[in-house]
Amino acid sequence: MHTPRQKAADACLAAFDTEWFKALCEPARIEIIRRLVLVGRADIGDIAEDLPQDRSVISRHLQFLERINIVSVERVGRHVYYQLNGPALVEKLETVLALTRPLVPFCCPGPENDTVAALSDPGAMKNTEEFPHG
Amino acid sequence: MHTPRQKAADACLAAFDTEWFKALCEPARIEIIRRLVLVGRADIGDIAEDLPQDRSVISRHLQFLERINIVSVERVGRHVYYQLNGPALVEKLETVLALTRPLVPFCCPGPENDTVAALSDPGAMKNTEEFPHG
DNA sequence: TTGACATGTGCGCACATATGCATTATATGT
DNA sequence: ACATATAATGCATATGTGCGCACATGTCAA
Repeated sequence: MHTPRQKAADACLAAFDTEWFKALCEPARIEIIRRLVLVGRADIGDIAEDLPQDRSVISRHLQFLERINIVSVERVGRHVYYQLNGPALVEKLETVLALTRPLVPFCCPGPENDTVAALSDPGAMKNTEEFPHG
Repeated sequence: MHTPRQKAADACLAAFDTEWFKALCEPARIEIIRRLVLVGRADIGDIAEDLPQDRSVISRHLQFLERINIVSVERVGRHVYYQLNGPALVEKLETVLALTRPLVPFCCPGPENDTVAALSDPGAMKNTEEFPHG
């Protein structure tokens, strides 16, 4: 059996891609992204230029960001140019948002929200008194 | 001096709140969120019921999520009821998305995008050939 | 081929954190 | 007061990971 609530709960796993969030929870990686926005496109040496970390560390961060599809890479000669994949970033955020919106009606307890009818009934969402209070 | 590109770069720091992303990069916490959607509202004991972790671990995760404003808490007697803060979650995602969209035009290298005029000129974004290439 | 340059990788260290157990704190009920 | 129930906290530990160093890999220019 799959109630709307159960479907919504399972949607959490699709919405919250932990690997993707992990990529954005590290200040060093955000700094790299910031520099990419600043210069548009650059090789690892230039990106690591004004950053405190070692080149190899920046290289690994960029590999991670590329694997998650947050930056794109282009190898030319001995240089490896990285670039922020803005469209993919926006698209991913839009997907997460689209998957998260349907969760809101289920934040409140009670079985009323398990029916699709409750989704269009604002009055069904203000029940915080009669449920548990064991 | 503050070029549009520099402003966009600085917007990264506002858009990508690493603490908030950290909250969502842990599978155990996503599982907790999933259970909250499933039951709507519950105390720690019920939330931890079918989860492999110890109650104390679940308690700490919930404290973290509450500090980041992803869940809301209500203490009644000796019970502590948690609930997903769906509206806050959606609002945060909308904010991140709104701050991220303006970054897209700056993903491409070159100074053309440093002028506001470039934002409304689609033709200015297809320069990937004449910039570095050592 | 040789040397210089840009990047990738193996390894170890230091620190963060997720986890479980034991204990304590707070509230409830008899 | 006492026992019980629920949650929070202190502590130890295992795992994860950011980091730098040394070295390997690969490329370009002589």
